[in-house]
Amino acid sequence: MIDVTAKPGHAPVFVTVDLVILTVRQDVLQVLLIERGNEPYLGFPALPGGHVRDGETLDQAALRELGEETGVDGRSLHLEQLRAYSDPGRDPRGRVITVAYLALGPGLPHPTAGTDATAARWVPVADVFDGPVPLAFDHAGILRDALERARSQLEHTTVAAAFCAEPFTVGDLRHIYEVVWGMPLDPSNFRRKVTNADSFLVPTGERRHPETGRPAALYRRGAARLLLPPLLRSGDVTRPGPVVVTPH
Amino acid sequence: MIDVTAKPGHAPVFVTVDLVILTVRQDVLQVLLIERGNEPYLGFPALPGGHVRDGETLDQAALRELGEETGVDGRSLHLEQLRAYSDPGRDPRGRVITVAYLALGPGLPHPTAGTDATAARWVPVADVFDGPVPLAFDHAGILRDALERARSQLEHTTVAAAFCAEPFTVGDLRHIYEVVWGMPLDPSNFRRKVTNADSFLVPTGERRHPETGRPAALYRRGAARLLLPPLLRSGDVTRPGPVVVTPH
DNA sequence: TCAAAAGTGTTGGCCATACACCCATGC
DNA sequence: GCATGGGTGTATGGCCAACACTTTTGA
Repeated sequence: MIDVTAKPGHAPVFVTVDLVILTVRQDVLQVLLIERGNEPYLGFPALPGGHVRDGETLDQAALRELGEETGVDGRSLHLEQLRAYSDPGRDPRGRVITVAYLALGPGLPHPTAGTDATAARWVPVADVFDGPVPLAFDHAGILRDALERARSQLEHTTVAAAFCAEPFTVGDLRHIYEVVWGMPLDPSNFRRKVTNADSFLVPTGERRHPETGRPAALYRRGAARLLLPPLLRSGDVTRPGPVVVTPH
Repeated sequence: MIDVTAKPGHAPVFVTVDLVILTVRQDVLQVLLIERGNEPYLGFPALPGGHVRDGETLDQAALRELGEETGVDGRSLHLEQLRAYSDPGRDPRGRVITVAYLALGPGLPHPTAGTDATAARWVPVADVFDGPVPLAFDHAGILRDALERARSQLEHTTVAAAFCAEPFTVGDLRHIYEVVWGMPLDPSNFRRKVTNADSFLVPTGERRHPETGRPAALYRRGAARLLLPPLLRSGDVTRPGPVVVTPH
């Protein structure tokens, strides 16, 4: 049963899932990192993740790891497959292929450490790349790809609302875009776009009273997953092209 | 070395790559299918693919399989990772996770059968779904995802040129869009867009003389990978949302 | 001269940006 | 009143679909 084609050179491999869990806290985009409790890369920061179990799909494994690492179930956040990473040398212990997932959620509580981790914490993404300690394995590249995916998804889909705890205001939502894209947006034009988009926001009828200023209407996430028309980053944003396989 | 974490429930799995190779021949979008020469699904049509070898990345495995199945090296066509498919029941022989790749190329020669295949042939994609014999494994779903990815990529990237053998005319390129999207496009507006896009087309200075009509300028692929501004499918195209993991 | 395809010009409408301005509230 | 953010109105400019029109060839 397990011996699909037991030819030499076709050895079975280990498959893991790794999670890039993003949130916006304190006006900064943050990623959940663990500190590795085992060799290799002992003590290094890394993305949470783990092995796929026998009867499990990759999606199920990602959901399970998410719960184990953060204590949050997948219902309240957005989870999608990013891509597979397969460099033969990416794990010094042997052949391990990983499938990365991108998770987006509202400001989550401080996580409890999982089994494989001695510590789990939120880290501003800017600090990850500028910091003194690099990420374990090829996780820096995975994080980079995940960030670009997230930024791009804000343009064409309604996932930004996944960053907001319900109910939320248009200002909350705009704040997400501004933090993730790293640029200010025109409040009035932003409002027009997101309120005109079909089934993006459903008004609750309630209002939130800020410390000072006019109260803002509250909304919940609508059924739409796609944002039509798209909300494009204006100006000279350098977008990466598609990830293409180039021979040699 | 191979025993990364030899816990029960973490058995190693087999990993394969499957290729969705698309081309436009005789005014129709076609996909390269093999006929399976082994159980399971013996005699059924299937996507070409095979096991990842020990020292190989997934990209390298996809390129190798591409050569083995079609005799074409990857230099002249576009190849990109699609996503991983991991349903535990997708292969009755055991646990096999596959990573699908999307390949786009100009009208390729009739392929020579590979090792695992008793026959390989081009099949119009419309016939695949309407035909009497379904694809093996979960390949119908993979093909569906690949088609949507290809159609979407035409909007935002320059991959359409990968369908054209060089040199090609603006009319050739427009024909690709019309076949893949299944809708006619305005020739004059199309021309304006693709010739205005930076580094999409580089004129050769030559002209091609059709059987009848005015000769058309010839072009080669430019360096641009991204199409700015995008060339959007107009009208009421129903686009699928992002593939999201939903718990339960 | 006709058919066919390449290629150009023009126009009207839509949409996005920029920005002025009003609204509602706490202090 | 005033500061602060929410929310509305509007005009200018750019882009795009639609389509009329010209060009260049083979037959």
